[in-house]
Amino acid sequence: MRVEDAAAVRDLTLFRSLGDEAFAQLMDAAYLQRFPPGVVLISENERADFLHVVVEGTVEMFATSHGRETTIELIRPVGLFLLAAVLKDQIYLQSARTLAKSQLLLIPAEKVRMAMERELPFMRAIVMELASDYRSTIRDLKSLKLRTSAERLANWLLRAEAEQGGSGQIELPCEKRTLAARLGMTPENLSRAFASLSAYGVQSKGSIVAISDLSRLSDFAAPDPLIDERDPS
Amino acid sequence: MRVEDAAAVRDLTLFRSLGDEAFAQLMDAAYLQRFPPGVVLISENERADFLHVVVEGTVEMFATSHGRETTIELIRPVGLFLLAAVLKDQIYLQSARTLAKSQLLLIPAEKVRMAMERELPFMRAIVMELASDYRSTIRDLKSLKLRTSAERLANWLLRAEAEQGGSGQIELPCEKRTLAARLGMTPENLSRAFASLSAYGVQSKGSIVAISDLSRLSDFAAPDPLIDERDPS
DNA sequence: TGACCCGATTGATAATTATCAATCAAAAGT
DNA sequence: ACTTTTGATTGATAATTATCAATCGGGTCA
Repeated sequence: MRVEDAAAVRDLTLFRSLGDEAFAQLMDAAYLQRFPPGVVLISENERADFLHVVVEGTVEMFATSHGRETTIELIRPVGLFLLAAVLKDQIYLQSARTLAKSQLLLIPAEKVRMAMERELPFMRAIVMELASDYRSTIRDLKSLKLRTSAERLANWLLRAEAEQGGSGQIELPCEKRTLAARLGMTPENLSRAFASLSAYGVQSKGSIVAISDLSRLSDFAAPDPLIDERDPS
Repeated sequence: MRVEDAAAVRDLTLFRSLGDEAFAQLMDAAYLQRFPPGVVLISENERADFLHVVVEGTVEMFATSHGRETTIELIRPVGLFLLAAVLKDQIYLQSARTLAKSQLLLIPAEKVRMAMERELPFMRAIVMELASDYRSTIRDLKSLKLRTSAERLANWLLRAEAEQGGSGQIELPCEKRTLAARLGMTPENLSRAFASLSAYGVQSKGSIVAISDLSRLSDFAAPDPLIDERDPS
């Protein structure tokens, strides 16, 4: 692992709560692995063996049922996934696949649970992490139930624009069909949603999206802090 | 509070983790209140002041955005809500209203956080509770994204039937329009979904639903353990 | 460079779901 | 018991979203 990546992992809210020694113990037990794009890392229904940390690349969390598939979330560096399943020692509800060449840190579930028992600040950080994840999922649920697909896309674009520096340009983090599934629609529908947003100054060319007039798009999107904003702190 | 209700609260997984003294301290600081039906207990966007425990009655968690409204969850005795917002000391993402004459225990947020700091088993129980809530919300999200409305209803019915004792009869826990919102559809659409399920042996009369042939309904519903089953333990 | 492949887009159509309006039925209050 | 109210149902229609098929276009690779 590159030094800066290791530092980024250490700097995760979750791991900042750990003392140096406890952190080192976790890392000693962990496996650093590289994967090409398109590798299924986890299949739902498997037992939770490892907490996963995305050090580099992109991981798609997805779920299937009776032949249908949807994207739940995208995990980018430095982010973790499968914490809830690891803690409850249960099967995964989601599958995971790499979307790009990726580097992952796999921490044995048992070690995570042991560290939690031994280090109170770590357990406290886990509480905060889980509460955040829960609230973030509730926001997703609200977006799905209260908005049309074009509105979901518009608000996703506004948030991505802000997170990517506010230049009015967005680089999509994945293929459009994955974004479509993430937002709860078909690829065709996403294409048409983009087309309809051109009336509000949205132009999409390949993986680059340009927003010419933020306030015009915002008027249409009607962003709601209780759906679109991340929790503070 | 009736003696048996008090015992039921004490018996919640979350509170079983507390010692008698710590539990008593929480209860001393808590308020027991009765509410008629239709009272809004919490409005989203308010600061999280109390952890709420439903001792009696029914509470609907709902969310609104720009004039639209949907139901997120129903809380029945003995259940709690708003834990994540309380722990993160953030605003609520959901509103809450009573659907029936209800009795609630309001525990000051600050006391909950203090108890968590002082009692390790309580914090551990909170971790498990949050992980469960998160996973349960992921299940909901999958159901919404992977199923049609009739399928969601069919699977909801199968689960309700099992939880209510497996008699083939279900008593709806709320008005149909609330169930409709819970399942992510309009009341009219729910009516039609019920009508279409009559082909699989579902008869609905008022708040009673009868399923004449579980396996036939199950064939249509295609229940998926990773969506419909509660976490074990 | 050119053939090929895969994802994106577009068009046509179908399925699903929502909306609006009009009863209908059942529960609540007088 | 009788209004009165409110929620449920049904019908007609519209909007939204999905599906299927065809084409387009950018990127890859020999």
